[in-house]
Amino acid sequence: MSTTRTVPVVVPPFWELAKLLADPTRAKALDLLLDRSRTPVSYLAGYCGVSAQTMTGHLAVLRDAGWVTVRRSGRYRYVEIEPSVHADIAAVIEHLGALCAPPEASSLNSHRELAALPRARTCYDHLAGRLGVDLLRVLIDRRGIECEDIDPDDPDRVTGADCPLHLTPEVDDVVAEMFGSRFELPPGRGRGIGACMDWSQREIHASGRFGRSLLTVVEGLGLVRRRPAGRSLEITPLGVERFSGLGIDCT
Amino acid sequence: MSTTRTVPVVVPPFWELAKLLADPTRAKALDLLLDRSRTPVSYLAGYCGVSAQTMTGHLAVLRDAGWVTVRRSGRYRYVEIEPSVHADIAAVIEHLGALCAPPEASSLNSHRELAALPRARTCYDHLAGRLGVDLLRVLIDRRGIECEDIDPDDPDRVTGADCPLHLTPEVDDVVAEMFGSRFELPPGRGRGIGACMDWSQREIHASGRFGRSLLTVVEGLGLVRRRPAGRSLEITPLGVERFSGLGIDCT
DNA sequence: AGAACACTTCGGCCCTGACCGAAGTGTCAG
DNA sequence: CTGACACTTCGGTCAGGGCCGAAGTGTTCT
Repeated sequence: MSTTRTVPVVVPPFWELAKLLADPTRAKALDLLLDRSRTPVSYLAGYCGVSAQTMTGHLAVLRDAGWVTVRRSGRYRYVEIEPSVHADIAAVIEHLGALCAPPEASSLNSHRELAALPRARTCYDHLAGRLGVDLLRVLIDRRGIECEDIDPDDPDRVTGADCPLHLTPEVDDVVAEMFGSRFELPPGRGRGIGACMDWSQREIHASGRFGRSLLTVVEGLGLVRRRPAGRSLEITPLGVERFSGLGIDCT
Repeated sequence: MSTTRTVPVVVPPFWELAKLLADPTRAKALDLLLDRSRTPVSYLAGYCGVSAQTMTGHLAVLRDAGWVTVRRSGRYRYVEIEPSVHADIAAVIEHLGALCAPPEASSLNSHRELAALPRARTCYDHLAGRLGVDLLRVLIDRRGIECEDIDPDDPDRVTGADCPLHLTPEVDDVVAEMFGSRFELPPGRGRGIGACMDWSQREIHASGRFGRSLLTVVEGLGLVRRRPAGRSLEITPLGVERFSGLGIDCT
């Protein structure tokens, strides 16, 4: 029998880490933690629908893996994602989410079958969902961002790192005019903008330093509000009005 | 007891997909399949060290998930990754691999503790590993590629989509001169180059259309050879000589 | 001090799923 | 036709691990 021949495989044991994400309780907890810091154990347990003991067990597993840290403060223990792995975990979950959405759910029929999903959501630190996609379109129309037209089937997307968005010199003014407030992209290294594909839309929206700033702006102006749990965003009446003025339908 | 309070969570059930990656056998099989197409079931079974029945079971699971297709040809069944999910699966595995490498394994000490790893490897369709990183450095030195200096701790990296690499107009000539052969980047949409961070180095290398072409070139010139199994690449004696001429030490 | 609270540890239940042996189907070579 | 081969289906075993109840530790409030 050659069936039991074992070939030495030089592969990192990534399945060990996939196991951490393969349980609904841990998965939901991590998804929440990526958004919020300093979450008490009991809140996580309630959010995930399990008892405190069970959550304690899961957190021990995540702590052993170095994914979360637990700080105690009084009689509470606050759980936080380890910052050094935040980005990779978020990337893994986003790509898995993209795999959850049926591949045909692009543009045409996405509105129908994803109608139940929140119109606006965060992608951990920037704006996503339908609102994120629509805002990017407006920014491109107004020449604050340039987008190299990417064929959705272009195999260049393989690594997810090939980014078609560029900030124009006018971007600060464009954003300021859109929202009637001052805007200045905070300084930092790198290109300042990235293209992020989220699972609910399968269309890109702006991430990176610019994406974060944009979320800060619309949140600061009271156009959207973070909901207490999960990643969905509430668009305020003021937000509906303002976005409508930009040609974005929020109904 | 409020511990059993269940909050409706609007999250895609990505843990179901994580389960597919959470088993060593399926994980190794997928890792192999991302590189190779048309792999017979028995080869996969041998590669993963399990019986044919067991592999059949795993493939049924992957087929139900829409991740692989099985075509029969004579008495063989050839397994292939579903092209529409190839990119996302590869991205997930690469990020999980990055999480496997200890976070401190950047630049300074990576050589020591990762010495056992192959010096060159593929990242499914382009060159990675130490050789991929070194070649990128040479390309930047010779002004074929421009790199915006990114702070490794820059939180802009969050989505993995913020890409600091640009092709210069001279890139074709630079590559041609490096390898003493004609080179022309095949046409296509998009930027043509991406930055890919692989688990073994935690430094970026070139992916995208350019990354694929580069692998084709060095493979075509006989500088590297794909090994029969896994993703490691063998650097040929000719390759050692040529890369050495570029200032890349392959010992 | 006593009670309420947040959390952890321990122990036991039970289900999921990975695995293989045995047996069956389809294919090819002689 | 017969045997070798590639693969699948079925059935049974068994380990891993997710879950909670009970009990214990430390903290805060009254």
